[in-house]
Amino acid sequence: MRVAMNRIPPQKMNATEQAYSIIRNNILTGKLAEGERLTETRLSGDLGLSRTPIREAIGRLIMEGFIDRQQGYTTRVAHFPQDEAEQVFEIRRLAECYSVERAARLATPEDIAELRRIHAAMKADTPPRDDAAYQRLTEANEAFHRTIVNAARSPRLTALMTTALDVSMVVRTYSMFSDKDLMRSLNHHEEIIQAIEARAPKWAASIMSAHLLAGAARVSERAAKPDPAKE
Amino acid sequence: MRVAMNRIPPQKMNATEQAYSIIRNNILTGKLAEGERLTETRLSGDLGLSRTPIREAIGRLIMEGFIDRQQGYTTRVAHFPQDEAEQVFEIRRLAECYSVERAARLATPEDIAELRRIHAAMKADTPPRDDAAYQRLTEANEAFHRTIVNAARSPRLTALMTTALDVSMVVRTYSMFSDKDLMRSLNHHEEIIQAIEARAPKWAASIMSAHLLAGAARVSERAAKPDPAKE
DNA sequence: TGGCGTGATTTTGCATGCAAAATGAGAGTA
DNA sequence: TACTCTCATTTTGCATGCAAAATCACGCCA
Repeated sequence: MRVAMNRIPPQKMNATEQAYSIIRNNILTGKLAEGERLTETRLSGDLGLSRTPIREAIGRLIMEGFIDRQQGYTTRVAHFPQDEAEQVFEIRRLAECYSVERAARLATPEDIAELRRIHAAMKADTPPRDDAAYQRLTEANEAFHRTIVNAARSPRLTALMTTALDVSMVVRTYSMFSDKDLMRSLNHHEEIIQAIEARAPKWAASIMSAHLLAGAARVSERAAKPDPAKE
Repeated sequence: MRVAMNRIPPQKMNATEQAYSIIRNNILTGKLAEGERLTETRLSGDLGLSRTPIREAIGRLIMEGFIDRQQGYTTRVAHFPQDEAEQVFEIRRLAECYSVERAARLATPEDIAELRRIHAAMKADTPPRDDAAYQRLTEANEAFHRTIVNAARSPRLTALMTTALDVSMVVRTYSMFSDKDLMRSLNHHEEIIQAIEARAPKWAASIMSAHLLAGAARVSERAAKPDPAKE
């Protein structure tokens, strides 16, 4: 990393969380290149923090597989397979379907009301008129999915989804979708809520699966650059 | 936690990993009770370490959802739903099936040889003659599954399975299985290897699923005891 | 009794210091 | 040149210190 690492300090967080989120982001965006060696001292200099929070952040990222510790004192940005994003997406899809199945059984009226509230907000912004609307839509979408995961009442699942299977690893924004895509997505959300209200786990899971696969199809379509080979 | 926490120091690890693994274990076994408040100072006293490694361990356990940070300076052992184990098991099953699908496509001859080697060792110990054999069997079984996950060539998946979905959260030992169970399990392993050799992802996934569900059925059968109140 | 300030104490967050281990550069030898 | 051995430097692991924030105990007042 010769060029300065992106170190926008995300709102008010303590130093450890900042370090974690900045380093993670810089790995995800490639600003910290695969295989690049990391030292606590350099990172602490770059981020303007002491080594302690950097150490904690690195330790977590090692656990999550973003950073590798070689034999001794050598620490490097992990090397990712090309299909990393698809893999994460696929595992996430399995986990989300499982979540919504549980949510269909366990959601409280409050959970459902919350989903309806978020859904209404998204509806009001679809189709989005400006960048702010895209931004709101992206955030509301994340909130929608997060609410479902929470409704599954599984702390483990929640932890999984917010770290190892974080959306930021797959898609970051709604801005790549057409209005038609967004309408379909909205309808999916509507139907997911209905399935949860109907206490129909399989229905909910099926729609959720379709919902995610539809999004993925769109993403990989857009990403269709030269890239031959592959199934 | 009034009684002394179990602090068997697991082989040669650095202080942070020791702290992580000891605290995690004591949570899993209930020696650190749900909802119990944790302070760095007390833990560091109990484990004979300074606060630094304790802090790092706690940070990781919070990320994984074993420990909760309440609003301010209050940190507690997370509260687990009764069906926690089943949930973890179910998510793990999904992830393992996905792993073996990928493994069936991506496994190298070396991976397969390794699986055969482990399988042969397990065969030699089935049925197990003594406790040592049970111990070896348990470890070989973990190695078998770990080898498959590695063969899936997905660092993210590997990280997931070794932390959030760690087997220790579901079943810890083979000693609850009958000889007949163990034979069936061994046959599953054999067939999984065959499916991988045949490059048949779906076959591999199906057997894997059966393999895990068979084990789970046995576990929940045995677990069907009165279970009075809790401490 | 019950609720609410208020100050002492505890607890965390982070920086820093130091020792042990690992890395890397350079000299010496075949 | 290629290899290895040695030693200076770097790097990590951990303990400790200190300030800011939160918790807790206690007394006051209604």
